[in-house]
Amino acid sequence: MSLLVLEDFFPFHTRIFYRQVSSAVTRVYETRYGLKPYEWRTMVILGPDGEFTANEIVTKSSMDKVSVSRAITALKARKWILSKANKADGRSRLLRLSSAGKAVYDDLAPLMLEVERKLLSVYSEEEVAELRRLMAKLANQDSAKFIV
Amino acid sequence: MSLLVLEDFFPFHTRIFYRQVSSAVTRVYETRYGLKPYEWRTMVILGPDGEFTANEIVTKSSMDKVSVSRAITALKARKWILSKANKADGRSRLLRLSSAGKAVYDDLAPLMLEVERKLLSVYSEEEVAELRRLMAKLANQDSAKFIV
DNA sequence: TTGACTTAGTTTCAAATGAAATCAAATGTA
DNA sequence: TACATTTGATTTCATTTGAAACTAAGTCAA
Repeated sequence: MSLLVLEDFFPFHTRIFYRQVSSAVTRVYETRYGLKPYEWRTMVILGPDGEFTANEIVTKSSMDKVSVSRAITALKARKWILSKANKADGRSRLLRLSSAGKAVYDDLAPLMLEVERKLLSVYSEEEVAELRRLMAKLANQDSAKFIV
Repeated sequence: MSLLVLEDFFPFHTRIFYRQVSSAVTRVYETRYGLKPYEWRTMVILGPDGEFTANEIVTKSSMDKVSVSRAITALKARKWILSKANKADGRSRLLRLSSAGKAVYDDLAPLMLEVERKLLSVYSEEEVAELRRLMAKLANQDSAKFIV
């Protein structure tokens, strides 16, 4: 007789763990600049001097293309990103942070690294390495493998 | 000069990892019974013979009380849960799975444990124990600790 | 070329979400 | 007892989300 107990169920703990991490991270850019997760991640992908198309941002961030499209619209409205024509492909445009956008990025980036440091400070260095390795191991599997 | 690179950023990997786990799990009850995450989790909390108030379900599952309320409404509409007056407190009602609900639970529970088994099969037994320990270690911290 | 197909990005629409307001019962206190 | 406060649960409302449809540009094969 198989027994399903939420407190023992691995996916349950994954969710709790994920929330602890993401809420700590989100709080920073949300309270400081009213940025949404998709917007912040888009800024991180672009970085201080990156230049990418919307599609490249989607690929690098593994976010939804609709969300990225909306994040770009919002960041353009705030004048935090600039776009120019993409000679290689007229359907897309090349995006980069404006100097205002870069200022926000420069303010936030060290804070985000500080949250990461605080989160990981509960572990030893070896534990961090091991946790990263274990998470990657499952994340890198083909999801088709887990269909029942 | 601190450098923020998404591919090295711990919260980024946490999100990818979480999605791998939750999408595998959700697929099962979603495709089989059209259940939503909140509904399924409510059923798990109740289990074959549990009897709880909405509030107890909220506490045990760490879900939002609005979502639990809606899950209960949906499950009642499907006649998968029954409720009766709570003598101890007239504001709440005691909930449990109906026999139809139990049948769904009995069908799904082994499948959910099977997904869990498949997910964890990429690890050795020691790795599973270590991963659970590491996730719990961070999850159990007071979130106030991570405010920057 | 030209017509079929693919790809980049946006818009639409319906569903999911949660904070805040609300309702109703319980409890505490004067 | 009455009145204020707290608590369990639901409803409202505004926001977030993503699948599917759509638009526009690019590619390819005949």
